[in-house]
Amino acid sequence: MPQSIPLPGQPVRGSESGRPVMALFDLLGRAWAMGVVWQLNDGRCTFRELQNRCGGVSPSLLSQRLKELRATGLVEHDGTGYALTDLGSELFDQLDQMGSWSKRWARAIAPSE
Amino acid sequence: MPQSIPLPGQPVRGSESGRPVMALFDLLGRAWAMGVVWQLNDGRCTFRELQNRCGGVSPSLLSQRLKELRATGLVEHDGTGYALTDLGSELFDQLDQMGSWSKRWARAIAPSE
DNA sequence: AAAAGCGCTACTGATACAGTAGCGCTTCGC
DNA sequence: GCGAAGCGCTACTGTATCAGTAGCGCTTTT
Repeated sequence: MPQSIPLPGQPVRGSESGRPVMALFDLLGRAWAMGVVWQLNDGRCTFRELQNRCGGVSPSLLSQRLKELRATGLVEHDGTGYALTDLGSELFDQLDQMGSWSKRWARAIAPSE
Repeated sequence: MPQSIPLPGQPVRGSESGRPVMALFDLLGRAWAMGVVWQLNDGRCTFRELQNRCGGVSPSLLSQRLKELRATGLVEHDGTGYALTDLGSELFDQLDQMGSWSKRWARAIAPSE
């Protein structure tokens, strides 16, 4: 049985509430989900190019993640390749802020250990 | 072999770069990692209380996540329980913004399908 | 002393992921 | 036309992660 796709409004992995934030945490709390959105912000690209951008992630996993991201309206696919939707770009903006913060985080915990 | 802890500055699951954002994506891209931070923002609590807040997540998983979140300076533990550190609260602020956005996301994809 | 609560660990089975091979299809050059 | 190359993927095998339950050693409460 394949992994279910976490949609807001219905129970997700570990939470029965169906609250959007929990669905989002379930969707993004999977291997390479955030990484794919991050890499796609560099522009539309093919499946294999995206695979390269993601450091050679396995095609079976990438295919599964893309299926989920398409089903949740974050990624689209046309004749020339995969790209973020407007909604996906909004999510990238959120991830981008986390990316900026992650540098502070790295500085905070790196020097002492 | 136990799961390794993703620290910024060293290779992480699926990425050799060691870039902080990739370490963060690896850390948060695991079951219940974001959920634990989210729930801990409601205030310091015991292991078992946290387990309840997280819908009865298994203690072995919760223990592993807490170990990672403590090693990365996001969560602390004293005599009375677990809580977010200042750094963890900063991360929560990021997640909170994603939580707000997730409502927009839910509205965007729910009505039509 | 008994009971209750604490932070966990140990164990088993199910699920997700990594890694490789290669399918069916279209496009390109010759 | 026809091989070669590239496309999006699927199928398969092994490994790692997660879910679920039981219960340990300890401290606090009654």
